[in-house]
Amino acid sequence: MGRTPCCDKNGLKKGPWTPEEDTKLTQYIQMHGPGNWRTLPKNAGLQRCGKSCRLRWTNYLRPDIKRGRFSFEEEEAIIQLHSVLGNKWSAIAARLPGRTDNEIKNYWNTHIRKRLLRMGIDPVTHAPRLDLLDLSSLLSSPQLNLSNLVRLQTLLNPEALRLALSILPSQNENPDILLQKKLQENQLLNSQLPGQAPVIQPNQFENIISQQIPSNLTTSSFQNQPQSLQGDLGHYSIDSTNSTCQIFQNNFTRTANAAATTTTSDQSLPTDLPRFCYGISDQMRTDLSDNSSFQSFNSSSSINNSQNFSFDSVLSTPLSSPPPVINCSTEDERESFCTNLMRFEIPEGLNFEDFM
DNA sequence: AAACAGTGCAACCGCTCTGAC
DNA sequence: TGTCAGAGCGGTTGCACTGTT
Repeated sequence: MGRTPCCDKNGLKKGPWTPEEDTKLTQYIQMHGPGNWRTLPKNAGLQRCGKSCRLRWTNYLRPDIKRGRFSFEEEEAIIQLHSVLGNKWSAIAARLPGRTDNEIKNYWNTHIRKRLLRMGIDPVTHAPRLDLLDLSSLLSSPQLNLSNLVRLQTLLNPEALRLALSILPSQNENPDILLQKKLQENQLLNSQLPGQAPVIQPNQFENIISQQIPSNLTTSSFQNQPQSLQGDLGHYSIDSTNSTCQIFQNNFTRTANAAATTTTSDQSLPTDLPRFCYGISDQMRTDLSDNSSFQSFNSSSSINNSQNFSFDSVLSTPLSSPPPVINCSTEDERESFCTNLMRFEIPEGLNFEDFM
Protein backbone atom coordinates (compact mmCIF):
# COMPACT_ATOMS: atom_id res chain seq x y z
CA MET A 1 0.00 0.00 0.00
CA GLY A 2 1.53 3.23 -1.14
CA ARG A 3 1.40 6.43 0.73
CA THR A 4 -1.24 8.86 -0.18
CA PRO A 5 0.18 11.98 -1.78
CA CYS A 6 0.59 14.92 0.53
CA CYS A 7 -2.02 16.72 -1.48
CA ASP A 8 -4.15 16.42 -4.54
CA LYS A 9 -1.97 17.95 -7.22
CA ASN A 10 -4.83 18.45 -9.67
CA GLY A 11 -5.55 22.09 -10.11
CA LEU A 12 -2.87 23.18 -7.71
CA LYS A 13 -0.54 25.95 -8.70
CA LYS A 14 3.20 25.48 -9.03
CA GLY A 15 6.09 27.76 -9.67
CA PRO A 16 7.00 31.15 -8.28
CA TRP A 17 4.82 32.58 -5.58
CA THR A 18 3.03 35.84 -6.22
CA PRO A 19 2.98 38.67 -3.68
CA GLU A 20 -0.73 38.00 -3.21
CA GLU A 21 -0.09 34.38 -2.30
CA ASP A 22 2.68 35.41 0.06
CA THR A 23 0.33 37.84 1.76
CA LYS A 24 -2.39 35.22 2.15
CA LEU A 25 -0.02 32.67 3.60
CA THR A 26 1.66 35.14 5.91
CA GLN A 27 -1.60 36.55 7.21
CA TYR A 28 -3.06 33.12 7.79
CA ILE A 29 -0.03 31.86 9.70
CA GLN A 30 0.15 35.06 11.74
CA MET A 31 -3.46 34.53 12.75
CA HIS A 32 -3.59 30.77 13.19
CA GLY A 33 -0.03 29.56 13.30
CA PRO A 34 1.40 26.98 10.90
CA GLY A 35 -0.67 24.09 12.24
CA ASN A 36 -1.65 21.40 9.78
CA TRP A 37 0.06 22.05 6.48
CA ARG A 38 -2.26 19.74 4.58
CA THR A 39 -5.34 21.70 5.44
CA LEU A 40 -3.67 25.08 5.55
CA PRO A 41 -3.82 25.92 1.82
CA LYS A 42 -7.56 25.33 1.71
CA ASN A 43 -8.19 27.31 4.85
CA ALA A 44 -5.95 30.12 3.67
CA GLY A 45 -7.53 30.21 0.24
CA LEU A 46 -4.42 29.11 -1.59
CA GLN A 47 -4.29 26.85 -4.62
CA ARG A 48 -1.07 25.35 -3.40
CA CYS A 49 0.18 22.07 -2.05
CA GLY A 50 0.69 22.01 1.72
CA LYS A 51 4.29 21.11 1.27
CA SER A 52 4.77 24.05 -1.07
CA CYS A 53 3.29 26.31 1.58
CA ARG A 54 5.52 24.88 4.25
CA LEU A 55 8.62 25.36 2.09
CA ARG A 56 7.59 28.87 1.13
CA TRP A 57 7.06 29.77 4.76
CA THR A 58 10.16 28.13 6.17
CA ASN A 59 12.48 29.19 3.37
CA TYR A 60 11.22 32.66 2.56
CA LEU A 61 8.35 34.17 4.48
CA ARG A 62 9.34 33.41 8.05
CA PRO A 63 9.86 36.75 9.80
CA ASP A 64 13.25 35.78 11.16
CA ILE A 65 14.68 35.00 7.75
CA LYS A 66 17.75 36.99 6.93
CA ARG A 67 18.03 37.89 3.26
CA GLY A 68 21.04 38.97 1.31
CA ARG A 69 24.55 37.78 0.81
CA PHE A 70 26.27 35.59 3.31
CA SER A 71 28.82 37.43 5.39
CA PHE A 72 32.35 36.22 5.66
CA GLU A 73 31.68 35.16 9.23
CA GLU A 74 28.65 33.15 8.15
CA GLU A 75 30.61 31.54 5.38
CA GLU A 76 33.35 30.65 7.80
CA ALA A 77 30.80 29.18 10.17
CA ILE A 78 29.24 27.11 7.40
CA ILE A 79 32.57 25.61 6.46
CA GLN A 80 33.35 24.95 10.08
CA LEU A 81 30.01 23.35 10.79
CA HIS A 82 30.01 21.37 7.58
CA SER A 83 33.37 19.89 8.48
CA VAL A 84 31.78 18.55 11.63
CA LEU A 85 28.17 17.93 10.65
CA GLY A 86 28.48 17.09 6.99
CA ASN A 87 25.44 17.67 4.79
CA LYS A 88 23.11 18.11 7.73
CA TRP A 89 21.87 21.42 6.40
CA SER A 90 19.13 21.80 8.97
CA ALA A 91 21.60 21.28 11.77
CA ILE A 92 23.89 23.86 10.21
CA ALA A 93 20.98 26.23 9.69
CA ALA A 94 20.01 25.85 13.32
CA ARG A 95 23.37 27.35 14.25
CA LEU A 96 23.08 30.18 11.75
CA PRO A 97 20.23 32.43 12.86
CA GLY A 98 18.13 33.68 9.98
CA ARG A 99 19.43 31.24 7.41
CA THR A 100 17.52 28.26 6.06
CA ASP A 101 18.80 24.84 5.25
CA ASN A 102 17.86 25.25 1.61
CA GLU A 103 19.64 28.58 1.39
CA ILE A 104 22.75 27.17 3.00
CA LYS A 105 22.66 24.13 0.76
CA ASN A 106 22.35 26.28 -2.35
CA TYR A 107 25.11 28.58 -1.19
CA TRP A 108 27.32 25.64 -0.42
CA ASN A 109 26.78 24.05 -3.81
CA THR A 110 27.14 27.24 -5.83
CA HIS A 111 29.90 29.04 -3.94
CA ILE A 112 31.73 27.30 -1.15
CA ARG A 113 31.99 23.92 -2.77
CA LYS A 114 33.48 25.34 -5.93
CA ARG A 115 35.87 27.52 -4.00
CA LEU A 116 37.11 24.65 -1.88
CA LEU A 117 37.65 22.60 -5.02
CA ARG A 118 39.64 25.43 -6.57
CA MET A 119 41.69 25.59 -3.41
CA GLY A 120 42.42 21.91 -3.65
CA ILE A 121 40.28 21.02 -0.67
CA ASP A 122 37.87 18.16 -0.86
CA PRO A 123 34.45 19.69 -0.01
CA VAL A 124 33.23 16.36 1.33
CA THR A 125 36.08 15.47 3.65
CA HIS A 126 37.52 18.98 4.00
CA ALA A 127 40.92 17.40 3.62
CA PRO A 128 43.48 18.93 1.32
CA ARG A 129 43.37 17.17 -2.01
CA LEU A 130 47.03 16.64 -2.56
CA ASP A 131 46.25 14.90 -5.81
CA LEU A 132 45.10 18.23 -7.19
CA LEU A 133 48.06 20.25 -6.03
CA ASP A 134 50.49 20.99 -8.77
CA LEU A 135 53.20 18.80 -7.37
CA SER A 136 53.70 16.70 -10.45
CA SER A 137 56.52 18.77 -11.81
CA LEU A 138 58.18 18.93 -8.44
CA LEU A 139 57.81 15.24 -7.77
CA SER A 140 59.13 14.35 -11.17
CA SER A 141 62.14 16.55 -10.68
CA PRO A 142 65.47 14.77 -10.80
CA GLN A 143 66.38 16.86 -7.75
CA LEU A 144 63.79 15.13 -5.68
CA ASN A 145 65.40 13.04 -3.05
CA LEU A 146 64.72 12.17 0.55
CA SER A 147 66.08 15.36 2.00
CA ASN A 148 64.10 17.41 -0.50
CA LEU A 149 60.99 15.59 0.56
CA VAL A 150 61.62 16.64 4.12
CA ARG A 151 62.08 20.17 2.92
CA LEU A 152 58.89 19.97 0.92
CA GLN A 153 56.98 19.07 4.03
CA THR A 154 58.53 21.87 6.02
CA LEU A 155 57.85 24.37 3.28
CA LEU A 156 54.17 23.66 3.40
CA ASN A 157 52.17 26.36 4.99
CA PRO A 158 52.01 25.46 8.67
CA GLU A 159 48.34 26.38 8.63
CA ALA A 160 47.79 23.79 5.95
CA LEU A 161 49.58 21.25 8.05
CA ARG A 162 47.45 22.08 11.03
CA LEU A 163 44.35 21.92 8.87
CA ALA A 164 45.26 18.43 7.82
CA LEU A 165 45.96 17.49 11.39
CA SER A 166 42.69 18.97 12.46
CA ILE A 167 40.63 17.24 9.84
CA LEU A 168 42.14 13.92 9.07
CA PRO A 169 41.36 12.17 12.34
CA SER A 170 37.88 13.60 12.44
CA GLN A 171 36.02 11.58 9.92
CA ASN A 172 34.68 8.90 12.21
CA GLU A 173 34.23 10.86 15.36
CA ASN A 174 31.08 11.93 17.08
CA PRO A 175 30.27 15.41 15.73
CA ASP A 176 29.52 16.85 19.14
CA ILE A 177 32.73 15.55 20.62
CA LEU A 178 34.63 16.74 17.59
CA LEU A 179 33.10 20.18 17.78
CA GLN A 180 34.06 20.36 21.44
CA LYS A 181 37.59 19.28 20.65
CA LYS A 182 37.90 21.91 17.97
CA LEU A 183 36.72 24.58 20.34
CA GLN A 184 39.32 23.50 22.84
CA GLU A 185 41.99 23.48 20.15
CA ASN A 186 41.06 26.99 19.20
CA GLN A 187 41.24 28.21 22.77
CA LEU A 188 44.61 26.59 23.13
CA LEU A 189 45.76 28.17 19.92
CA ASN A 190 44.57 31.60 20.89
CA SER A 191 46.37 31.34 24.19
CA GLN A 192 49.72 31.18 22.46
CA LEU A 193 52.00 34.01 23.42
CA PRO A 194 52.37 36.77 20.86
CA GLY A 195 55.29 36.16 18.59
CA GLN A 196 55.46 32.55 19.50
CA ALA A 197 55.99 30.35 16.52
CA PRO A 198 53.65 27.43 16.04
CA VAL A 199 55.24 24.27 17.17
CA ILE A 200 54.77 21.07 15.29
CA GLN A 201 55.55 17.94 17.17
CA PRO A 202 57.76 15.46 15.39
CA ASN A 203 55.05 12.83 15.48
CA GLN A 204 52.75 15.28 13.69
CA PHE A 205 55.25 15.59 10.90
CA GLU A 206 55.49 11.89 10.83
CA ASN A 207 51.75 11.48 10.61
CA ILE A 208 51.44 13.97 7.82
CA ILE A 209 54.30 12.63 5.83
CA SER A 210 53.21 9.06 6.24
CA GLN A 211 49.82 10.05 4.85
CA GLN A 212 51.20 11.90 1.90
CA ILE A 213 54.17 9.94 0.65
CA PRO A 214 54.75 6.26 0.19
CA SER A 215 54.76 4.33 3.41
CA ASN A 216 58.35 3.34 2.99
CA LEU A 217 59.32 6.99 3.20
CA THR A 218 58.64 8.22 6.68
CA THR A 219 60.27 10.83 8.80
CA SER A 220 61.55 8.17 11.11
CA SER A 221 64.05 7.31 8.48
CA PHE A 222 65.12 10.92 8.46
CA GLN A 223 65.16 11.15 12.19
CA ASN A 224 67.72 8.42 12.16
CA GLN A 225 69.95 10.77 10.22
CA PRO A 226 70.15 13.77 12.50
CA GLN A 227 73.16 15.26 10.81
CA SER A 228 71.72 15.40 7.35
CA LEU A 229 68.35 16.53 8.65
CA GLN A 230 69.83 19.31 10.65
CA GLY A 231 72.09 20.33 7.85
CA ASP A 232 69.43 20.27 5.20
CA LEU A 233 66.70 22.07 7.02
CA GLY A 234 68.63 25.29 7.23
CA HIS A 235 65.95 27.62 8.44
CA TYR A 236 64.45 25.13 10.77
CA SER A 237 65.86 23.70 13.88
CA ILE A 238 65.35 20.44 15.58
CA ASP A 239 65.48 21.18 19.24
CA SER A 240 66.53 17.98 20.83
CA THR A 241 65.94 19.31 24.32
CA ASN A 242 62.23 19.71 24.00
CA SER A 243 61.77 17.42 21.05
CA THR A 244 60.01 20.01 19.00
CA CYS A 245 60.59 21.17 15.51
CA GLN A 246 60.18 24.88 15.62
CA ILE A 247 59.39 26.74 12.48
CA PHE A 248 61.16 30.00 12.24
CA GLN A 249 59.39 32.95 10.90
CA ASN A 250 59.79 36.53 9.84
CA ASN A 251 62.13 36.27 6.91
CA PHE A 252 63.87 33.48 8.71
CA THR A 253 65.47 35.71 11.22
CA ARG A 254 67.01 33.40 13.67
CA THR A 255 66.43 33.37 17.30
CA ALA A 256 69.42 32.84 19.47
CA ASN A 257 68.24 29.40 20.20
CA ALA A 258 67.94 28.61 16.54
CA ALA A 259 71.36 29.95 15.80
CA ALA A 260 72.70 27.66 18.43
CA THR A 261 71.03 24.60 17.03
CA THR A 262 71.35 25.04 13.29
CA THR A 263 74.54 24.29 11.55
CA THR A 264 74.15 25.71 8.10
CA SER A 265 74.48 29.24 6.96
CA ASP A 266 71.19 30.63 5.82
CA GLN A 267 72.53 34.05 4.95
CA SER A 268 72.26 32.89 1.38
CA LEU A 269 68.57 32.29 1.61
CA PRO A 270 66.63 34.15 -1.07
CA THR A 271 64.92 37.21 0.27
CA ASP A 272 61.61 36.09 -1.19
CA LEU A 273 61.67 32.85 0.69
CA PRO A 274 58.86 33.79 3.04
CA ARG A 275 56.59 34.31 0.07
CA PHE A 276 57.57 30.97 -1.23
CA CYS A 277 57.12 29.26 2.07
CA TYR A 278 53.87 30.79 3.12
CA GLY A 279 52.30 31.42 -0.22
CA ILE A 280 51.81 35.12 0.36
CA SER A 281 52.06 37.09 -2.82
CA ASP A 282 53.86 40.39 -3.00
CA GLN A 283 50.62 42.20 -3.69
CA MET A 284 48.98 40.46 -0.81
CA ARG A 285 51.79 41.35 1.54
CA THR A 286 51.39 44.95 0.47
CA ASP A 287 47.68 44.74 1.05
CA LEU A 288 48.15 43.17 4.41
CA SER A 289 50.70 45.70 5.53
CA ASP A 290 48.28 48.44 4.57
CA ASN A 291 45.45 46.80 6.40
CA SER A 292 45.01 47.39 10.07
CA SER A 293 43.73 43.86 10.52
CA PHE A 294 47.18 42.68 9.67
CA GLN A 295 49.16 45.57 10.96
CA SER A 296 51.99 43.49 12.26
CA PHE A 297 52.04 40.89 9.55
CA ASN A 298 55.35 42.10 8.26
CA SER A 299 56.85 42.48 11.65
CA SER A 300 58.13 39.79 13.87
CA SER A 301 55.18 37.47 13.95
CA SER A 302 54.06 36.64 10.49
CA ILE A 303 52.88 33.19 11.35
CA ASN A 304 51.22 34.23 14.51
CA ASN A 305 49.38 37.02 12.81
CA SER A 306 48.31 34.76 10.04
CA GLN A 307 46.21 33.14 12.71
CA ASN A 308 43.97 36.15 12.48
CA PHE A 309 42.54 34.00 9.81
CA SER A 310 43.48 30.39 10.10
CA PHE A 311 41.82 27.24 9.06
CA ASP A 312 41.61 26.45 12.69
CA SER A 313 39.43 29.43 13.14
CA VAL A 314 37.31 28.29 10.25
CA LEU A 315 36.94 24.91 11.77
CA SER A 316 36.66 25.68 15.38
CA THR A 317 35.31 29.13 15.99
CA PRO A 318 32.02 28.86 17.81
CA LEU A 319 29.25 31.22 16.91
CA SER A 320 29.16 32.51 20.43
CA SER A 321 32.66 33.74 19.78
CA PRO A 322 32.54 35.56 16.46
CA PRO A 323 35.21 34.63 13.98
CA PRO A 324 38.03 37.09 13.47
CA VAL A 325 37.17 40.00 11.29
CA ILE A 326 38.75 39.85 7.88
CA ASN A 327 38.38 42.90 5.76
CA CYS A 328 37.75 41.05 2.55
CA SER A 329 34.96 42.89 0.86
CA THR A 330 34.78 40.82 -2.28
CA GLU A 331 34.51 37.15 -2.97
CA ASP A 332 37.71 37.28 -4.96
CA GLU A 333 39.56 38.67 -1.99
CA ARG A 334 38.21 35.94 0.23
CA GLU A 335 39.22 33.28 -2.21
CA SER A 336 42.55 34.90 -2.77
CA PHE A 337 43.21 34.96 0.91
CA CYS A 338 42.16 31.39 1.46
CA THR A 339 43.92 30.18 -1.63
CA ASN A 340 47.12 31.90 -0.70
CA LEU A 341 46.90 30.40 2.71
CA MET A 342 46.78 26.94 1.26
CA ARG A 343 49.08 27.42 -1.66
CA PHE A 344 52.76 27.05 -1.56
CA GLU A 345 54.11 28.61 -4.67
CA ILE A 346 57.08 27.12 -6.39
CA PRO A 347 58.58 29.79 -8.58
CA GLU A 348 59.50 28.67 -12.01
CA GLY A 349 63.15 27.94 -12.31
CA LEU A 350 63.59 27.68 -8.60
CA ASN A 351 66.62 25.65 -7.78
CA PHE A 352 66.55 23.94 -4.46
CA GLU A 353 70.29 24.02 -4.36
CA ASP A 354 70.15 27.82 -4.18
CA PHE A 355 69.10 27.75 -0.60
CA MET A 356 70.08 24.37 0.65
C1' DA B 1 23.47 45.26 -30.37
C1' DA B 2 22.32 40.55 -30.46
C1' DA B 3 23.16 35.82 -29.51
C1' DC B 4 24.96 32.68 -26.61
C1' DA B 5 26.94 30.59 -22.42
C1' DG B 6 27.56 30.63 -17.66
C1' DT B 7 25.90 31.49 -13.07
C1' DG B 8 22.90 32.05 -9.00
C1' DC B 9 18.85 31.11 -6.76
C1' DA B 10 14.01 29.99 -5.67
C1' DA B 11 11.26 26.29 -5.98
C1' DC B 12 10.06 21.68 -6.74
C1' DC B 13 10.34 16.44 -6.71
C1' DG B 14 10.96 12.09 -4.80
C1' DC B 15 12.52 9.74 -1.24
C1' DT B 16 13.63 8.61 3.70
C1' DC B 17 13.28 9.26 8.56
C1' DT B 18 10.90 10.31 12.86
C1' DG B 19 7.38 10.74 16.12
C1' DA B 20 2.53 10.72 17.29
C1' DC B 21 -1.49 8.12 17.34
C1' DT C 1 2.54 -2.69 14.58
C1' DG C 2 0.94 0.08 10.94
C1' DT C 3 -0.40 4.55 9.27
C1' DC C 4 0.10 9.25 8.71
C1' DA C 5 1.95 14.02 8.83
C1' DG C 6 5.77 16.68 9.22
C1' DA C 7 10.46 17.36 8.51
C1' DG C 8 14.77 16.78 6.18
C1' DC C 9 17.76 15.75 2.38
C1' DG C 10 19.92 15.33 -2.35
C1' DG C 11 19.11 16.30 -6.71
C1' DT C 12 17.00 18.85 -10.30
C1' DT C 13 14.54 22.45 -12.92
C1' DG C 14 13.39 26.89 -14.68
C1' DC C 15 14.14 31.54 -14.87
C1' DA C 16 16.53 35.89 -14.36
C1' DC C 17 20.71 38.00 -14.56
C1' DT C 18 25.47 38.70 -16.15
C1' DG C 19 29.46 38.20 -18.91
C1' DT C 20 31.47 37.00 -23.29
C1' DT C 21 31.82 36.67 -28.20
